[in-house]
Amino acid sequence: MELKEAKEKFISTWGTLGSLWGINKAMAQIHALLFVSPKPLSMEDIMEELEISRGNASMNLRGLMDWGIVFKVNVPGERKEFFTSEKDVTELSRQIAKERSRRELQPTIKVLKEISGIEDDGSAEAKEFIKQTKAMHDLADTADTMMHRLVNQEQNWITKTLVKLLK
Amino acid sequence: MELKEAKEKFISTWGTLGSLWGINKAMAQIHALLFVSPKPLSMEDIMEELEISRGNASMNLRGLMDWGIVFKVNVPGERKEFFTSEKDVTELSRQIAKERSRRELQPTIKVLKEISGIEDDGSAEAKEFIKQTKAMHDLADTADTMMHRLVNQEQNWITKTLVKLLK
DNA sequence: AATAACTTTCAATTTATTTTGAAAGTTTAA
DNA sequence: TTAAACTTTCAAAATAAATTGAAAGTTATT
Repeated sequence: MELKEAKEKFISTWGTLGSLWGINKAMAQIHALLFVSPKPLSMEDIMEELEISRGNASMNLRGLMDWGIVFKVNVPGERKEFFTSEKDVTELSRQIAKERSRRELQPTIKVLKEISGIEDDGSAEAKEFIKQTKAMHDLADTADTMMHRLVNQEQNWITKTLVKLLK
Repeated sequence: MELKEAKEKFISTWGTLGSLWGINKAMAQIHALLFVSPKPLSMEDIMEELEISRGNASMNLRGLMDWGIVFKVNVPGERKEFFTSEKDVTELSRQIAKERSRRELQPTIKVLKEISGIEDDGSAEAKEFIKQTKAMHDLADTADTMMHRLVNQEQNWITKTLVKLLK
């Protein structure tokens, strides 16, 4: 296998895998392309390489910037904008963990807290509902705490600790 | 808020959240319903409560059984099949982690290993590609190892250790 | 062995998501 | 200030995914 083929494989694998962290195909592919590109790319470059429309490229680049994993860079002497991605996988995971917590986990925790607080009328239905939604709330809360530790400064010690424990 | 309202809220929240672990709305809603139900439900019950068709119920129940988080139970004296879900959130997370590793992480790791092994022709393109895909491979591998520890027997000590570290 | 009770399958339909492309908007350079 | 270079927006079109419902399949009962 040579570079071109490997690159295509990476981009398409990443594309279909986008669902793993809740983004669409084009978005994941743009990210993949930038992730392995040694220098920033213009929108033109991206459109061409991935064979997607201008509108598609524009919207998904914006989406990636909202996730905080793709950035605009200014290339001196160039009129148009260039884009590059977060290159450090540790920082990338942190950013994704942070965003998923904010977008998905935290709203869910809020709902779970609210609904598990209904009054127990003594019925089997209510008892089971309260018990199960409370258990789910605790789980989500623990998961969120773990994610936050990863996201914040403690990254170093926790990673090291985990690696020690797990290796 | 009373039980009925809370239950509806739980089911719909879980439904829209299904994407978090890669399943569709109906599937997540069936799971939610069974998760808070004190006793097993028939396909009829599920169809009625969620207002979905027989075919939909049938296919998604099968999907949930493939995930290993919903089971058929035999209710004595009843002709039809009844269903129940994994009730323990710890076991539920384990099962989901196990399946996601098998379905998504492992195939990805395989591709990453393969493509990061291309020959370095000395170009900046190739150098960056190899460096970045290798970093991604290492990350995915560490994540997979962590998931496996969770899935297997070590569950207890690692959970306890984490809780101690994180609380 | 026939029938009733129940479940699965799958082509057709509906619904949801993604993509396009061209008009509108913005920025830079002359 | 004008015009060219470039980017964003968004309604319409294309594509993909989920859902239905009825026929086919299966299993249990008499």
